[in-house]
Order: sequence, then C-alpha cells, then structure tokens
Amino acid sequence: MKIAFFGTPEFAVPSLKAIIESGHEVSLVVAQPDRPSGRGMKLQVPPVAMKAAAEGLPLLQPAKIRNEDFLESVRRTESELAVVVAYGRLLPDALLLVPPRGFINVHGSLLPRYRGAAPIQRAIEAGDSVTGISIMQVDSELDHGPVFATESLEIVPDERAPELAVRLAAMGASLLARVINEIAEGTAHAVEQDHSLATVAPKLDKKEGALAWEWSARETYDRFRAFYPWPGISYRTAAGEPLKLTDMRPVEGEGAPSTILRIAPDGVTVAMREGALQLREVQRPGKRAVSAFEYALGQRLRAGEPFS
RNA sequence: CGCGGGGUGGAGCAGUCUGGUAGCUCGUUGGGCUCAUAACCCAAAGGUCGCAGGUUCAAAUCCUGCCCCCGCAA
Repeated sequence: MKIAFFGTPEFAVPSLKAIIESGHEVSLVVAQPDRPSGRGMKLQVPPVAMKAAAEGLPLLQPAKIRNEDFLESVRRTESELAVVVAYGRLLPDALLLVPPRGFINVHGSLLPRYRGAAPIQRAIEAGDSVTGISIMQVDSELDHGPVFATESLEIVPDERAPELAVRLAAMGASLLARVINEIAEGTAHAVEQDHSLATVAPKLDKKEGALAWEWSARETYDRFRAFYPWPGISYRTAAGEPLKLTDMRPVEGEGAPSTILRIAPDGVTVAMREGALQLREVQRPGKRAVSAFEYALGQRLRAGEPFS
C-alpha cells in the first residue's frame, strides 16, 4: 500500500520506521515546519522531518494544511491510507477524505481514556499504574473514532514521562505495523469506543508546575514524573525567585507543610500536606542544577525552618 | 541580532550599586570528645576573585573585548 505519514516529534519516529520496514511504500511524510526554539531561537528540525530526510522520503512541512494546494499535493501521492502520530494539528475533514482508507492514528493511551494532547503525562499525573496504546480510525472528533487494536503497558513506579513515552512509542510502532497489515489484507476490524467512559488529557500548561504546599507528597511526585522535563515542578522562594525542583522522591515524614525536616547530603526533606518530599536536586534561574544539599548550604537553610 | 542571569579557595554562596587588609556554610587535614546518621569542641591548610586590555595612588568591585555555563520564551 502507498501510505502517507503525518507526525512531528520523537514519539512518531518509531512508527514511521515501522512502516518503512513493513515493506509498504511511504508516499509522503508531513511534519510541522522547522520552528525557532532554544536559546538564541535557532531553527529546529522536527525529528520526523529529520528521519524522512535521512530516508530520502518526500517531505512536506506546510505552515497551513487547510488549503487546496496542500490537499492537492496529498491527493497526487495517490495514497491508499494515511497514518497520523502526534502531528500537532487537528486534521480538517477534507483531508481525512483524501485517502480511500482514511487516516489511522497511534494514540498513547487506552482509549476512550485520555483523549487529547498529553495522554502519557496525564496518566502518570493521575498516578495510574497501567496505560497503553490504541490504534484508531480518525474521525472528525478528537480521538473519537473506532479502535482497531489496543495494548496495555505497566507504568513502573518511578517512571517519568520521557521514559514511558519511549516505551509506548516502540509498542505503538509494532501495533501499528500489525494493524496496517490487517488493513491491507482486509481482516482489520474496528470497534466503536464507549464514549460514556471518555476522559480528556489536555496539553500541559506551565502554571500546573507551580508547587503548592497543600499538595500531598504523593501528588507532587506524580506531577513531577509527569511534568518532567517540562514544565517541571518549580517553586517561588521567599525572595521571589523561581526555583526548579529537578529531582525529588517521596519519603516518610510529617510536619507543618513547607517545614524542613532534615538537611543531608542525599537531599533536603520537606514536609508536605501528607508525607514529605526529599528534594534531591534544584536549579536557580541562570544557574546550573545543584544538589539540594548544596543549595541549602549556600542559602543557609536550617532544619525546622520553612523551606525557601 | 528574541529576553535575561551567572563564572570568587575542593562544593554551594555573600561581597560588586557606594573601588582601599577576600567572608559564610560545608568539605579536607591535625587534635580533643565520642553512641554521632551534614550539623560535639578546638586548630590549620587551601583563592592568579573566567581570560585579556583600559581607567585609577589603589580594581573581585568601574569601562571595553573575548571564552564558558545556565534560565525564560517557543
């Protein structure tokens, strides 16, 4: 089959690779445009675009996909099927109608749970111990179409979003390859989602990473794992300066929230609403990340006083 | 030319605005005490204050250029 591929970040690369290796023809790769980012605002090439270039595949990085020019260039590929994995934009209905077999999507959750932009992070944030991959037919509503296949994956206790994303991306790629073959053979079967069970996983917002002392140690740690490395968990010190908490773990302990229970080389333990957090590494703006112990030394923090 | 912060004994920081004997906590070494998980007491060693140039009687501190590290934003 001729297959068009829509995707942008690292998460989508294994799926693209799986299609290439499946022997089907990748007729076109579409990724978001190169965007300035990072210090100095240098132009960054999305991982999928890099992979496409390295494989010598036809590549488009349109700024707008809601126009006739773009639709026409997809039509010209005469693709039978299109695959979308974390492309980063909603696809217009007119585009969905172009390939005869439509679009299928690799989604990082067990649908109908966690529809939306950040399924992996939201599963970790919620403290879930299991998540998974769903391969579904794209329809005009967000992550709403019938599901061809799912596979679940255990979230290991201390796992952070990037590690889980890597494992899910690999799993998604092999499940995708299987579904594509079933579609090619005509044996694929999609089941409508139970929409009454649907939940939404909105994209992460920077503000969500602002630590509140009313959080329990457990909640904080789950958020930390979900929001790592971005937006991360940060705290505003008494001096009004933001402090990123770049490594932590929940520990036993109790006290008035924000009280420093212990300062030791392996970390600074601070009481939360429930339980305590051992802060292991922190980072001040403009500074490199240092162990929480070193931070405490430099800031002259003392056990028994509030953390700042 | 996107905005901004920082480079001070081994570590983390203060001191820079208002030039004039280099300071704090920790670590290290030696000694005492000892049940000591950073945090018992005493003492000591250890610094070309990122690099180069300039201003000045005098520069960590003011000016210029360069190198390195990092945050924001996306």
